[in-house]
Amino acid sequence: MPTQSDVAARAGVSTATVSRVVNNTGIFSADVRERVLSAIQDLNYVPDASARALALQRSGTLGAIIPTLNNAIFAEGINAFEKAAQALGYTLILSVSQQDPEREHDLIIKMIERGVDGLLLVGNLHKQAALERLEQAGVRHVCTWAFDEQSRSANVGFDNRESMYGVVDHLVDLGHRHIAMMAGIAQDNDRAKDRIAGVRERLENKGLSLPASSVVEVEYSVADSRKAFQHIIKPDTTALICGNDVIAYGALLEAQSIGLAVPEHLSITGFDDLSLSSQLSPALTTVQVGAEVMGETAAKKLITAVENEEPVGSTQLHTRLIVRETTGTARQ
Amino acid sequence: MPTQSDVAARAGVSTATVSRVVNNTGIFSADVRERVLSAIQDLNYVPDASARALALQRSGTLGAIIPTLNNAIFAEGINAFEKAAQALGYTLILSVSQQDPEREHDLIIKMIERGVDGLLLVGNLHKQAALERLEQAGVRHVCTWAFDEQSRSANVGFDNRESMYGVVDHLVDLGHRHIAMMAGIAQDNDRAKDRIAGVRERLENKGLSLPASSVVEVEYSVADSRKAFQHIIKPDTTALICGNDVIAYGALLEAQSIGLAVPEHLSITGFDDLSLSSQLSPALTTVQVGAEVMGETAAKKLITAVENEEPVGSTQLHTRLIVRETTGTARQ
DNA sequence: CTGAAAGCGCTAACAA
DNA sequence: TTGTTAGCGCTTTCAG
Repeated sequence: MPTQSDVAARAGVSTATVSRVVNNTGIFSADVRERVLSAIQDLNYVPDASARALALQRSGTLGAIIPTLNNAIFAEGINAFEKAAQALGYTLILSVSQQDPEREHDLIIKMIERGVDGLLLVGNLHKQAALERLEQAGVRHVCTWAFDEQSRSANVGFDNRESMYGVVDHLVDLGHRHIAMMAGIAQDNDRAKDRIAGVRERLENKGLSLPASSVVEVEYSVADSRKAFQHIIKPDTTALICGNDVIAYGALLEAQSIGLAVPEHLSITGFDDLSLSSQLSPALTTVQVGAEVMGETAAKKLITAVENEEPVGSTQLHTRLIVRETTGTARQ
Repeated sequence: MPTQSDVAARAGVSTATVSRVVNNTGIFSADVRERVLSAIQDLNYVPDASARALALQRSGTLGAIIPTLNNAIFAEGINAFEKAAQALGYTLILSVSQQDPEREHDLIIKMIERGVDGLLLVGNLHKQAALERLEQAGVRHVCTWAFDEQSRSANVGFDNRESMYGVVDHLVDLGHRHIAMMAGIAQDNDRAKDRIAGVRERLENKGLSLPASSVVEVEYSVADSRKAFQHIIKPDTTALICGNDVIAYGALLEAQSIGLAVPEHLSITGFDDLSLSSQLSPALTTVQVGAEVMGETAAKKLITAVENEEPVGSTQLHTRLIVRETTGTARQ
């Protein structure tokens, strides 16, 4: 691998000059510029990012630690995050925590080692120790998929509790009084917890309730959702709120397979608005979250903050209830 | 940020010694070891990966460049790739090419800049110039999702042509003679091309054919697939082969919505075996590809090759036809 | 078993 | 406008 000094020798200039034309910084004559550029071409010179990072104390990378990639909505968010980062000249370093807080902690340390300029995290539930390390290392981070005024971290996301108000309102307006919920696994997952809390809170505000016996937590899997379905639906249940679209697919498919009419007998709602949701029949009533905007916003804010040497701020995003065909008036 | 010499000062040793205990290399007394370790703890010392990479000429990272993350099967493969890399102490650098060969070329150069120890690419269609740069830089790479004996790159994947033989055989055995295909967009995509070629080749071997008028290329989208469906199904078509599961979902949903019985009137097959496919009704007949094994194998092979300073070899994986409910005997 | 010192490839003053 | 030089933080001979 040719280095900067190989280029310098070939172009008959100093390494400092090579650096200047490569980074288009400072002033140099057109002649020198040409010679350096053609030397670079001739040698297939590629600058060494490690050496550059060491000298600059900036890596030009953004990190992201997510629970899993096997969840379309995270994949979509990261896709947008990477796209925005790439457009601004940054490279993505991605790690998967497998929903494990300890592992996440270790990965955060690794990100500090790697010298990422900014870090995307999911949710607001993180080990305090890890957050302190980030602060100590001066690595900016944003927590996505959540929005909490109280959070000590910058948030780029929506309030998961509030995002459920709209679905509860919608259902109650349709006359539903016996509502059950199939939520995501809430352990170590503030988004799932908040969605349950939001449903419960809103129902109670309306004089209704969500007893523990009316909520099950299920894996992000259509098969698991189908299995759980029978246990949660009681004779008087007229509506089922699902913590995400995949769980809703399972509920819908299972309802159909046991001959339970949707929405005539049972209304079902999802969360995420995956692209398939509008195509099913009946089409799924769900909550749109804007994963793409979230990922893009997170990247841009992180980069702006780094380059201007200012702290990252939060931005609240909002979800939107998309009423389609899986919800209807409650049967009597 | 504390550096190695801060730790050295605090522990009353040289930086060389700190390096030795951090990397657990060479020999040192238990006493020194203790002192260094507690100095590291006290200071929250984190080694600098850039400096380390510069000195070692090894980064401890693996790169991956994929067409998109908005495709469940790539997301699954990368998830496995990252998991295996993480388990072996490597960090993932991920970039998305958006199916653009030029962009992929630039991203490959960026990966060289980053000093990745190994690189995962998708398919066998890459700019020659980029491949040469990889070679010149001594960066090992594997091409996944494809297997071609002729390829000059190491392959970890399956033969897309051959993988279609099984579905053609299955359909022909069921009596189908008029078969159409909804393929993925073939431009700059050897996997999509090869799947079309495989279907055509096998049909011709059996005295049948796949005229150009019987194949459409559609985006990876249920909505687009639904739109294309009507144009490709002719009155005598009894079976439809889809280039991936998402396209098949669109075909299935559209068939159902226009009252076309599956598989009685039309048989449909997919490709990928996404987890939803077994849950639909009728459940989708499809081709299982083992994305997880592929990602894991790619990471392990790359790392083994790097650490043993040997070239990476290819490994051929095999797909498996999963017969479910969307295929049946051809109507007369 | 441990320390001193050179060097990985690049950038940033400071001179010229 | 350009070159010289001193690091950035780490590893690795080579001495001791």
